[in-house]
Amino acid sequence: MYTSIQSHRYLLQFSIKPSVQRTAVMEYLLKNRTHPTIDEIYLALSPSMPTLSKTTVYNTLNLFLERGAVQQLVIDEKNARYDVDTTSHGHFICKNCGKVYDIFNLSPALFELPKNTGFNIHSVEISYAGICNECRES
Amino acid sequence: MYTSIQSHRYLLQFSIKPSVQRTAVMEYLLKNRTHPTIDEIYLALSPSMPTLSKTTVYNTLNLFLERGAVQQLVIDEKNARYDVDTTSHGHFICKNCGKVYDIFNLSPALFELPKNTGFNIHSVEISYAGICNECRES
DNA sequence: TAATAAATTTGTATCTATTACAATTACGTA
DNA sequence: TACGTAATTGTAATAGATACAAATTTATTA
Repeated sequence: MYTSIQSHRYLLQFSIKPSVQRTAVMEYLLKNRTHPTIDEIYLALSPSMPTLSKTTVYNTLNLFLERGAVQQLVIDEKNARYDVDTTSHGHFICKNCGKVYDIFNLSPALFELPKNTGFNIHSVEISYAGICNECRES
Repeated sequence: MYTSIQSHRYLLQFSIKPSVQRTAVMEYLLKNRTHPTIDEIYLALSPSMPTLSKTTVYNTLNLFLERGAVQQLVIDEKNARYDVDTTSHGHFICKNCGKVYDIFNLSPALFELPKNTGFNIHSVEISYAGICNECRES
């Protein structure tokens, strides 16, 4: 399991100065691989960090993004979501409950960046949508 | 080129009652394959339709979505974008200027919906990001 | 250690995309 | 033409995200 010390080290790998807040946010991301929104992160941390500001969570995630420590998912029209796993994998969003799940085991060919498109392509995002099992059964 | 009459017929194919506003919005979408935002559609049409309300543009696009006449692109964090072309193709967003371009000629394998994921997957979206040529050169 | 500079956090205000909703207008049918 | 239904409109409300200045913390230098 991830500890605060490991989160601290993790931040240093991305040249991010590890403040208390940054370490807490990173620890949350490492422990909760649920592609949380800013609000979810804020609500999860604020009980144990009563002075935490939502602006800090925004600032922190934007910094993590700049440094490549997290990936921003553009799959949910409502909120930005964040993923510490920056390796190639897809995502699925349930149009009913809004939860976002990982989809591993996709062919690596899906993540190849196309050539000769006339664009300088840096990244690819593969997003599936539908209904998750929990929602289908209820 | 698409005319108002053709847009009218197009709406009927999707069981959408073709009002003046709906026909104008569909005609714009058919003529401008630029994945426009609500605001872009509104600004383009309002000079020739001074009474047009932005709420109507929202209502109209939501109706088009429900009926499957358009596809909503979730690729731009800022705005929802709409595409009348609902066939399999990818998209590219320039992180500098924000323009969204089509990427055709991708392998059909990319658009296959994965099996045995535990989800009821309805659709897939393939989004690339980077810098477009116009922005690179300037 | 004390003083100072720099970086970070915080809270409030602001901006903007989207939806809610009630009032008005247009449309279709008897 | 008159009436009922559907569509449109404008305003208000909601919510995610950013701007910014004040306050706090951290780092640096004397």
